[in-house]
Amino acid sequence: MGYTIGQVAKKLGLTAHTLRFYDKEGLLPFVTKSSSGLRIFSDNDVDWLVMIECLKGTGMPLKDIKQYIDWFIEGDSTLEKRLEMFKRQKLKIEEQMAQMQKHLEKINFKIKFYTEAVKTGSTNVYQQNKCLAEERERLFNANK
Amino acid sequence: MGYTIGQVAKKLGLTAHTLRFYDKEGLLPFVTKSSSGLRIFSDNDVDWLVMIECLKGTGMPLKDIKQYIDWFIEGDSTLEKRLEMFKRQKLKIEEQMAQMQKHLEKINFKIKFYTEAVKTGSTNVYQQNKCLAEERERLFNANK
DNA sequence: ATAAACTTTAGAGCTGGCTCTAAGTCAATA
DNA sequence: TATTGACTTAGAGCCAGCTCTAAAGTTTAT
Repeated sequence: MGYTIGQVAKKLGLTAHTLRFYDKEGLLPFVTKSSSGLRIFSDNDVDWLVMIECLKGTGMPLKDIKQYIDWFIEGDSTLEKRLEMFKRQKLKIEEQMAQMQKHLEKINFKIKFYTEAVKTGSTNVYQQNKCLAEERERLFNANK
Repeated sequence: MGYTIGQVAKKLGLTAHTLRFYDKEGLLPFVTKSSSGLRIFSDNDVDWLVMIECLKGTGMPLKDIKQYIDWFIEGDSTLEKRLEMFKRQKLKIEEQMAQMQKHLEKINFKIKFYTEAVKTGSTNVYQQNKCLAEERERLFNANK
């Protein structure tokens, strides 16, 4: 009915050091302590950590995550702010995914290129950067 | 027929400081210098930078990018290594995109939750972490 | 009851990736 | 030709996010 810092760390793939660091930074305001001073993580605390990992994983800095937690603590008067935060983050994720797709296309081009090169044992320098040159031209001839 | 560091920086959305830093780190081995010591970026150098930005954007550390460049310089004996590197990176990107999709689902849940909350002016604490609790249970009851 | 394994704190140290400063050189315009 | 703005270097500084240490206290297993 409560987990130790080590148990939680292991399950979430973090270290106990990191969890203490998060606590110190104010990211775990609901974690309680036993009479002898040991942290006790509740299911709710773990849920918060899952959310923190989610936001962190989408590139949100810890201080912005803390802002969200502070708004949460502040109560219902910050509902709009929290909603806006999540909407902004959604847009950011969608941009990231679109960007990632473009990156993937370049990587796929390189895989095709090197697969051919490995087959023949040498590179065709004129094909090499075809996919990159296009982007370079886009950058440099956009508004000449 | 050659760009200054400032021109390239502006086009790629980097600073000249950053480009010099990359040069110092060995990421721009093909950039030449004028007789008076000024860097001259060729189209090919810009292509390299586009590739560097691509790899950086998919989470590859600069030292791994440098490794790729070093293999390139080493020549055709490293073709397989380069191919493997790109294949690994492709897998990494695909994992990241899958992860991002999961993150997005959690964010969407929160947007739904907070949209409702803003409408009614208060939160329904029992719905709040539904999507997180599922993950927590997955983590903690996986192999009990 | 004692050893092993875990936890606590404060605070120092580390890594990656910039970011900036100082002091000076180069290039283009009036 | 003088000023302005962009460029050069070496090296220091900065920030986020950990990561680790030391010395001490707690819990668990035998």
